Amino acid sequence: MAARTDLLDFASLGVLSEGPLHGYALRKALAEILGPFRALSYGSLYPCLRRLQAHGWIEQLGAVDGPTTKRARVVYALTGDGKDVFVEWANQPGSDAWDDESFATRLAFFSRTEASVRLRILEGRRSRMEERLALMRESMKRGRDRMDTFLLQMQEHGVEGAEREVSWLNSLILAERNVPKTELSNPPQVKRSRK
Amino acid sequence: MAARTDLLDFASLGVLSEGPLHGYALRKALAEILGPFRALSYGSLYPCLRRLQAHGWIEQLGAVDGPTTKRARVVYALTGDGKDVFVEWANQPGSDAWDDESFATRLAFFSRTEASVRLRILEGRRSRMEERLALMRESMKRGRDRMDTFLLQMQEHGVEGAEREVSWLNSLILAERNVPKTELSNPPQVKRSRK
DNA sequence: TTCGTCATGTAATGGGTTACATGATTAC
DNA sequence: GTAATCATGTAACCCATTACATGACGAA
Repeated sequence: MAARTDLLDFASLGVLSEGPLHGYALRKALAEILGPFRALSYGSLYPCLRRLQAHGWIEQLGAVDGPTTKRARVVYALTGDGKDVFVEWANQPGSDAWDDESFATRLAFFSRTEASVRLRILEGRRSRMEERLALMRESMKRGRDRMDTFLLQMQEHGVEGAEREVSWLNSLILAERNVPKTELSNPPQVKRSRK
Repeated sequence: MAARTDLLDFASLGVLSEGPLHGYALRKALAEILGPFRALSYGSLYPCLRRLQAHGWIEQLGAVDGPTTKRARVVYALTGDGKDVFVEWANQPGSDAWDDESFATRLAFFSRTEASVRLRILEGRRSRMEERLALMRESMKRGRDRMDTFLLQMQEHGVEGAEREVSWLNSLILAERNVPKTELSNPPQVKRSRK
């Protein structure tokens, strides 16, 4: 699966797993993780929160900011179920994990992913990029004569970008293989052993 | 402006300005230009064609492939209006021109854009990327301690990608300045018989 | 004969953005 | 006092993908 919605859901769970937040703050935190530009709108955020609550993955904490504020400032916190769901997702190397958006989201929470799964995802992503590279190169070869300078330049730039990602992935994979002892590289809490 | 739809419309006009095509072939041509992966679906393509026709920018040519095919193979060609609209779009350096998708589409038809406009778009895009770069760097500085290795790595990769685009743009701008005489770098060299 | 590609289209569905509606708090 | 930011939510709209329906043609 890994539809847009799921990604947003899991990213939200991931952020909330570091501590309770209210919607507005969650949005900022997500924006910081996924990149300062490309913020998501409240039109997706609040429905997402409702969805997560309906699943029983988060719960309202009430106004923790004191009684001074009349306007509700609804703070949400992960439930036990929510935590489980997030951990399960973070450690499940589904084939959708190498999709552009999916991969970025997973990477953002990689410190909560087991080392073996991290490696598999990194390698899967590398294959994906290599396939894409092959397609791009073939397409360029086929249409070289038909294309003008700018189109060619654009496509070359694209190829270089993909190559750059592959070598970046290589360095990450290398680093991952050199530290295979730690299950979780950054064990903030969570000392599960689970396989 | 420059919604998704408009971009698709103009890209289609651009492709059709090189000669009449039927829907299926147009889709392939678009895919080749915008990248071999990320094809658009028929669910957007055919409505787009209907839209363009409603505007009077394209017209049906009937089955030019001979009477052998029973199944209609609807060939579309640019009208005079369509040509005008495309040229106008290609030479209009609106502020939306530096958006990610918009910029890519414009670049794909840069040979039909006047040199002065090309330069302005290139420089506008560079500013955009520099702003973005500044935001990313600031965000990284702000959250450095809070972020784990992977998040940091991801954001550094993002920054490097943006830097790469800036230097790529610099080289394009430089090239553009060195050949300021030609209005159109690639004048309608088009080998087609057009109509 | 069956599979892959060519070829055109429609309807349902999903889901994100935009605009709207409301109001508190802080800084100048 | 007023502008900016904080803060929550809903509803309409846009539009792209997906699935479906149909059918020809060439090759294995």
